Amino acid sequence: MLRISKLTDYGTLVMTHMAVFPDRQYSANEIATALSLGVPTVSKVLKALTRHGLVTSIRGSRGGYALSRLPEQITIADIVDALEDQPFGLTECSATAGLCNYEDGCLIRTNWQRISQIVRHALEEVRLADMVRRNMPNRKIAAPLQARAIKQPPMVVKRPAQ
Amino acid sequence: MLRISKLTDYGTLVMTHMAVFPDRQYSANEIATALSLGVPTVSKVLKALTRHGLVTSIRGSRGGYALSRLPEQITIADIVDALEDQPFGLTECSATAGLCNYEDGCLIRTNWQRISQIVRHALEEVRLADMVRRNMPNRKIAAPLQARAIKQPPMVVKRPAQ
DNA sequence: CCAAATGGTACTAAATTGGTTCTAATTGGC
DNA sequence: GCCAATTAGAACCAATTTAGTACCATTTGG
Repeated sequence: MLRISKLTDYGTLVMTHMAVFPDRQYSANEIATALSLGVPTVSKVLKALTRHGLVTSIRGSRGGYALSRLPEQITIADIVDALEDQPFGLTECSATAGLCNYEDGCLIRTNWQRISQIVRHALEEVRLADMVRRNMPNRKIAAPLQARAIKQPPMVVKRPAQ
Repeated sequence: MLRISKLTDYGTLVMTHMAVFPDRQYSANEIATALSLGVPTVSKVLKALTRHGLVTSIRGSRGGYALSRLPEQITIADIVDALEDQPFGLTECSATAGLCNYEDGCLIRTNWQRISQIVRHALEEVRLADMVRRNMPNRKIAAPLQARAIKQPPMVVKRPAQ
């Protein structure tokens, strides 16, 4: 349906939240609380982001996550790549070769690849730094960074001291 | 997963096939045969395309479908709109308003809307006419216009006289 | 009036996704 | 050295979405 998955959506939320204070370290719990999302879900997202090198994890007690790079150096495309498992491409055949009998000389495939390319560039051009450039006052520490709090069960609010 | 649905994919195939001879009238059966797709599936697609005014149907015996407009005047965005039911937008919240508590002043939403906009423009810029501009000889009538014949059960080949 | 088409609805099965759970591994602090 | 906090990873279940099919109604040319 030409949508990113919810997990990817959460990924942009999480990353954006972290980008407000790029040097800080956040625990999964803290982020989940701030964004009104479930802790396991946020954990899952963070694990994937870690595996793809977008965030760095610190294990053990007092552990957490921190951005691996500056917000200027992380794009939406990076996040999408980390959280969508399938290779990028708007159609199956434009993402993966060898699916189709007529592939050679298939104009449609070529065109979809072109379109996918444009889309990809759009995603590559938006950096995390752009996402936090605020137009409204937002000074509170760990303020819910404009999260979408949808269909999530109310959470145990146990705000960690920070 | 940032893909168009298969139905939409089929839609581009069907429309592209029809665009080779924009004045002709095609039956669902004929198109399905030419593209190695199931007849019911192609029918479903054609019905949706009809409902959205992209093709015109002729009912009754000797009926069929024909493009409503010239291939130069039909874009991929048109086809996507006809076959994806949800409103356009890469995230739920960027497509539909009122989902989120923090909506006002949500930078992330704004940014996703911007990204969606870029994607949409990309789809609007590719016209059906671009899809058939061939770079290889393709002169046979009703030649399978570079279809993807994937995971479809073999069909009863009953080529209609045309 | 019959055959060949499209129109519409509804259903079923399969694939995907979302979210949770459980267990293991790591590490700081008492 | 042990306990608590925290991440790692796999597996699992439920819900949603999608794909494809089936069925019946309607239209129309011969």
